[in-house]
This record gives sequence, C-alpha cells and structure tokens, in this order.
Amino acid sequence: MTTAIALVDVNNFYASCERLFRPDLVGRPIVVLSNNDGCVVARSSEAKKIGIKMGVPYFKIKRDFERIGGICFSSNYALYADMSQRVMTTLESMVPAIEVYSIDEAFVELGALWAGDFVEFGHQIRATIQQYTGLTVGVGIGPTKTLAKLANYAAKKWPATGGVVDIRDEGRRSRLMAITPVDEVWGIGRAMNKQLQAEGLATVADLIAVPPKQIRLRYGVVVERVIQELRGIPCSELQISTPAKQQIVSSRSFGERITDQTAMRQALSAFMERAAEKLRKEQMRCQHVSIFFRTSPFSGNEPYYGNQLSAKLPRPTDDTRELLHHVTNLLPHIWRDGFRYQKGGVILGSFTPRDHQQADLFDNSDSIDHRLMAVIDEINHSGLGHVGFASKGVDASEWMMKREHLSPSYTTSWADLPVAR
DNA sequence: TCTGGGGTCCTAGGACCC
DNA sequence: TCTGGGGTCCTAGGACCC
Repeated sequence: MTTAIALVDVNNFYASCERLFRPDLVGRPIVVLSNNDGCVVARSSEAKKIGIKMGVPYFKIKRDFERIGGICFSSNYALYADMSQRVMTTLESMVPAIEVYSIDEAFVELGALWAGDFVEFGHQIRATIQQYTGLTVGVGIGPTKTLAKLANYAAKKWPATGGVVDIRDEGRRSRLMAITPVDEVWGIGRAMNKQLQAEGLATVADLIAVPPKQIRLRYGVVVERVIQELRGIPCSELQISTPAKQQIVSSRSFGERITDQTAMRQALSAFMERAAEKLRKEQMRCQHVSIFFRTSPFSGNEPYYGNQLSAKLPRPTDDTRELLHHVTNLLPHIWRDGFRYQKGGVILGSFTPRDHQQADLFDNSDSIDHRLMAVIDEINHSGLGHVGFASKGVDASEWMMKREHLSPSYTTSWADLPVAR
C-alpha cells in the first residue's frame, strides 16, 4: 500500500474551547469574534445552523443573534493556544510524525503504522482526543495532503461517516469529486473559483478532467500542483520541523480611529516592540523594516488613504531601540493629516540567524546591547512586570483593541482556574 | 458607531549590469 | 515613427490559507 496522510482538525475549534468551560452553554449558538470584537471568526454548530456566516461583522447580526439566545466571546488566544497544544501532544503520542498546520489542524503520516483499517484508527484518534481534551476532531485520509483535506471536508459534511473518511480508494474518490464544488478544494480561493465557474468547471471532477497540457497556461503553477495532488500525485511533503519564519507582522485595528501623528507613532512603536520581541524569540535579526497604516476600506463616505514605507538597514539588528528609531524616521514621509486611520502595523523581513553574524572589528557594543534586550525580554516574560520604551507613550487607551466579551484564561492563569464543586 | 491578524508563495515589472 | 537583449535581483501586489 502506498503512503497515507490524514488531516485531523478540531470541529468549531474556538467556539468549542469556549464551551468546554461553560457547560451551561451546551446547545446554544456561540460565536467568537476577531480582535476588536469586529467580525465573526468562529461559530458553534448551532450558530452555523441558523445561518451565521463566517467573517460577518458582528454589529450586523448582534441584535437578532442575541435575541434568540446566542452568545458571543472575544478571541481568547491564550486559551486556544493552550488547548491546541494539548490536542497536538495527544496526536503526537499516537503517530510517528505530524505537521502542525494551524492552530486547530495537523497533517499526520499514517504510512505503514497501522496494519489494520485506517478508518478504525481514525476513530481511535477521535476517541482519544475527545477523552484527553474534551474536543471533537474530524479525520480525513488520502494519499496526498490535498486529498486528505478533501476527505476531511466529507467527514464534516456527512455526519453519518462518524467524522472519519478515507478516500484512498479511487472509486470512492471519484464519487466524492463528482458532487463536491471546486471551491471546497484546498488552494482554490474566491478569485480562482470565479474563473473556473465562468469556464463551466463546477465540481472537483470537472477540474481534474482538464487536459494536463492546458492547466499551467490557463491557471498557473499553483493550481497545477493542486490538480496533481487531487490526482493522487504528491507535490507537498509533510513538513515535520517548523520552517524558519521569513517575516514577522505585528498589526492591529485600532479601538478608536487615530487622527494625529503622535498617537500613530505611539501605536506603531508598540507594535514594533512586540515584533522585535518575536524576532529575538526566533533568534533572528532583520535587515528590513516596514510600517503601514490605512483608513477603513469599508466606509464609503470617507476618503481612503493608506500607505506603506520600508527601509533597508545597513546591518541586521534585533535591537528594539534601533527598530523604534526607524518607525520615527519613516512615519513623517507617508503621514497625511485629515484622515481617520483604522489600522496600522509593522513588518520585519530579510532575516539572518543571530549567531551567524559578521562581527564588527571596531565595535563590541553588540554584546552589551544583546544583554540589555535579553534582560528586557526576561522581565517581560516573568509575569512580574513590564518594561517598555517611552516612544509608545503611556496611555494606549485611544488605540488599544476592544475585547469586551473576553472569557477567563481558564488554563493559563492561576487566578482564572475553574473551580470544581 | 461598528468589517481580524499573521503568514506563505507566486508573478510582474523595474533597476541594474554587461 | 523606429526599439538591444538577456540575466539577476528586488519589491509590490495579489491570491490563498487558517
């Protein structure tokens, strides 16, 4: 038998995490909101059933949703990250190799592991994760990642499967493809779907029937690989070790619109502090810094302005002070008065490992700076207090994001530990 | 009033070189 | 009217993902 890959993902992950600690909410529709309590990013099955769409701005549905007993939560990433780790650890204990693909899903190498029936093993994975974490997963099995994804879709779509579907069998596969819309395929997004629909390709079966010679020309290499994978030819290996990051973004929508440059400088400085901390955690230095900000692209009655500016640094750095300096330098070049800015952020790029640095013959301040940053990071991670830089200001209330429906940090803060009675 | 954040990969096009 | 061309490197922007 050829190799087999499973995609395991948690059903309604964020909403399920919230309900784990609120058994009183069983059966009630739950949504989880994006930062700033902006739009819906996760829904319980009840919320899906009553037609709440992914990504819809919460204010548009709030009244109706709450009237029928729906409940909303702000995103609680500390909780989700911790629950995610528990799921992944459980999974790791059951199989030889996994690729953690996102916070709530992982590709699993099944290979020669299981002499018996993979479907049966899938059910075993489900039962174990359910028992250890209280969360329910779906399992899709196929010869390639893209097919495992497709199988996982089927496991969700048809509850009668019991949440586990294996499409290594070609007959089974083609029956599924004949009734699955193309946009359910991993890698086919909105734009490509539109093009495919216009050409009369509605199902996955239609897509893989396109003559191979035409594919690259008409749809590009990305779709070419997608189709190969759908035909059972792997184009993407399991990524077992985490690849080094290529860029770090720190950005936010502001709690309130920013209209003056000082506030923007402070907000971007705060983002830069976080980005620099992430950079040091990766043990990297960067040689590229960008800042960006924009007004809301949605408000039709206001003029739009957004801009981005980047700087190349003379030598790689991970020093917060130096990076903050660039924020201050870049900002005036693209700042325009008279707009109400809704979002901003910073991007770091062009990384080199910290330990492979060319030493400067005449300058040994490097090691001192390094120690200073290390001490700051240590203090900030200790939970005892926070050391920051003056450039971000002292009052962040103006642009800080809103999280008015935040649940307690049940699993990551002693003070919030649930009490059993 | 109110519309996420953090990533990757690919491509087109400009700058520059010889 | 009247154009070099090929290669490389870099960046911006788009598409996609969760």
